[in-house]
Amino acid sequence: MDRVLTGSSPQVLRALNARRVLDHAWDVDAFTASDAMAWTGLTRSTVIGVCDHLVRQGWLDEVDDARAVGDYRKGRPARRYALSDRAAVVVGLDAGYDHMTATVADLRGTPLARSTVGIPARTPESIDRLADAEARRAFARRTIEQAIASSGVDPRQVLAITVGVPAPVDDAGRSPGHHWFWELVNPGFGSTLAGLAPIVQIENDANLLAIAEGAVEEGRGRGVHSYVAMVVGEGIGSGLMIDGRLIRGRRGGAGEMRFLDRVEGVGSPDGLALLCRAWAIEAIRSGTLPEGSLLGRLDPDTLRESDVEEAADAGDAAAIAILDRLGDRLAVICLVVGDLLDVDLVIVGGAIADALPAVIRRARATLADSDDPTAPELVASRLGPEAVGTGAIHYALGLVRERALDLAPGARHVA
Amino acid sequence: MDRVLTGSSPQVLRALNARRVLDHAWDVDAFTASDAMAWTGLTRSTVIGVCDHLVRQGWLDEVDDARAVGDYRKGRPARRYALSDRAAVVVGLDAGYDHMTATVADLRGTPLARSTVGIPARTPESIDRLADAEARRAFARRTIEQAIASSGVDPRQVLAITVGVPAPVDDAGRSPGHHWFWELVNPGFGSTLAGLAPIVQIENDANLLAIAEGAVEEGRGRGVHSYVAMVVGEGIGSGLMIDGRLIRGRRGGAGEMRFLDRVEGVGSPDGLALLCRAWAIEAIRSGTLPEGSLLGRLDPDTLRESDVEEAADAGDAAAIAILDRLGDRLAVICLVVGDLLDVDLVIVGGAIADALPAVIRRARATLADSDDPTAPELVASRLGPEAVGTGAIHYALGLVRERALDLAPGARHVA
DNA sequence: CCGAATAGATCTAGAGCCTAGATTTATCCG
DNA sequence: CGGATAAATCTAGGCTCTAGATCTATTCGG
Repeated sequence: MDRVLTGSSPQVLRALNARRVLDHAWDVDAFTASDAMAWTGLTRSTVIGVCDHLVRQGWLDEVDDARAVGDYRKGRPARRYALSDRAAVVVGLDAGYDHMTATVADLRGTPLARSTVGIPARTPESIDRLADAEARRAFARRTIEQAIASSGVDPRQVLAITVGVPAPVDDAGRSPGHHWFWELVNPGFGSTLAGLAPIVQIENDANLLAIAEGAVEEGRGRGVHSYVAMVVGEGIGSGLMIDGRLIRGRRGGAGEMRFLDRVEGVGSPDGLALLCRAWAIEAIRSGTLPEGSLLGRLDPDTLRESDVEEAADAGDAAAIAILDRLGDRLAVICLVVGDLLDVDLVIVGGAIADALPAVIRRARATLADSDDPTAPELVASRLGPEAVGTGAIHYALGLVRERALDLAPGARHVA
Repeated sequence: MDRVLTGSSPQVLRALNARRVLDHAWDVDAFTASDAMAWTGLTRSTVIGVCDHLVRQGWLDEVDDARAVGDYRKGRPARRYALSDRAAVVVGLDAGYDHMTATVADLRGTPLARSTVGIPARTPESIDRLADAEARRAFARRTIEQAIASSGVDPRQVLAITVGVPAPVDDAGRSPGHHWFWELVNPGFGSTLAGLAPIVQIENDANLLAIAEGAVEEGRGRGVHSYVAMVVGEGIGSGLMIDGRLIRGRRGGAGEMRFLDRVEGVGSPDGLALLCRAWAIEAIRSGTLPEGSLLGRLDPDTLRESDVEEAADAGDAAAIAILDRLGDRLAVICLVVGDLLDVDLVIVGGAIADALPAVIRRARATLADSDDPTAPELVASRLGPEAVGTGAIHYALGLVRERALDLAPGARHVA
């Protein structure tokens, strides 16, 4: 911060080493100079110089728990450093169709505050393009500002904001304009939020689910490097994490599932929650259900997916048939995507993961029985409704981590 | 080379700058210190130091055509440097099912020598796993050694060898063992070739086609960053270049096309050349062809794809119908892959690009007529039979370019 | 043919960053 | 309280970079 370098200069080396140390600092609770020496191969003098540098910049804190931890027995106790997790924060905004949730989290990803607003529903008929876009941008900004306020951090400490939307998003943060829904849910948040943080990024919600799942997996042992995260509910979207990185495609449309209308045994890109209801209603109205059918007693107008699952649990044959059909459908989708992309694992989130676990069980069984040696494993997301927000946080943290040294973390005004 | 560094040291900076300069040197014919200053933002003194360094290592030559080129008008003429393209070479081996072709190329990718051998055909019945594997490894080594010998370069100048095989290949260069064909065509070349070059890499042939097409496109203007390269002949394989990088998947199986048996209007992963012959034979044997049909006159036992195309060109209705069917099939494949991966462009190589251009024309027309706003463009590869070899060369060059400074190029023994 | 004008090459300090090794400091242990 | 031990600090020296002065090769106009 104190000096801006033209091109490359002697200080570049220092910056490089600082980067290496800081990056490792993210993965541990605290560390000593000896740890950093092992990480980097640098001399103790150098490492200490680098750490001092990072402390001065606000990235590291010197934590004096050398004796408290009890990690050592003999010799002079080592100074210990730790990522200054309260020095800066990031914000993740889950900007869904009918609600928005902003989460403020520290540099470790621990949520500090959360704020939610509901949004009036819109249909292609009731939409007012410009007004609704403007309203949505205002909702987003207000939700984020509320979350920041209730977290109690200085707004200047926000280094990055990530917004998750249910639409494909290209490198510049835009969604294709030829679709009313995409245009509605991604009305160009960039300019509205630009003032709130040095980094603002829009991202597809399924991609964020993929990132969230990856972060969780990494937490428990080794990360999986190729998997697909599917958001299955009213529609189907997917985030493709292949070879350890997210596949976006030309216009951010990678993972779109329209092609399912050409797959045998699928035939449409509809979401399984939608189909579950549609098939149940069809069965009820067909009048072919047997006398005491549980499914038959449901009201077609207020019926929900979970009602069908309950009926099936209670042994209703027609409900079981619907879930079986949905399970087979999901299995076929997994096989197709798994084959083309050679992934290990498909993680399903969205409405279906919560409301229709039996569908996922059924699809798992079908996959296990298949003779395909490369059939992927299928699991339900365990992240629940905060999944997209969590992914947004982790994505934002990744952005901060990448460019950490360009972003001095706040002016270190201790509260 | 003269000193091995422990961890990071002051010399790291020099290495970093050398890397930057050298990397740019690859993209230009020759350059002056002023050019390098613009690239790197370094001082003239520093740049000249770096260039001297690279000349001493053998990567650059000082070319004294300052006045010959006529690039300047006034002032002291600048010293000019150029990548020493003859200082080192790479080898690409196209290791197909029934033949192998090795190509030796200089650091610019210009072919210097080529050597081909035919390989006895094998079927699941006639195969002798161990003996055939050993024979194939020997063929590969011999073909490469022949090509190097006929190129006249010192074998120690070979910095990298890439082998392209018609099978999925994982990070370690292995193909899944559960398939006789894959096991046959990739019998583990790594250990056999390890002595011939410091870098040896096995890669899938469709991936190499993708790299070759990318290198060609980059040559003529800006490179496309998301496209699919398909090798269509007896089977269909594809190389997925998305967001500027090759998608491999867990076991290197990304781009496999077995899932096509689940796509409506396709139904099998068979190659279009195979189907073309099969359908033609079926038509001939069905006895339903009209009296003077050109197609009817062909001998089912010796018929080739190009015969069908010729018949269609001459107006034969049955032949035209076959090509139309093939074209529709190809269009559907493009739509499915294009949708899931959001690619701009599908490039088709293999037997079909040469023998059945009408199929590609027909598929192009179908795609253009489709109401899909994201339908990819379809083009035939123009690289011909050397495509895989060219891709192998470019892949090897990429590897050399990445690790250039770890590989001093030869001992500079001028011929 | 000669002397500006021009632009690249070289030279000279000086500063930053790193290493290696000697010295000092903080702590445990008997 | 005096080793033993491991971390921190200090010192000297080397490498690489920058900035700016000086030198050199060439064109061009008179």
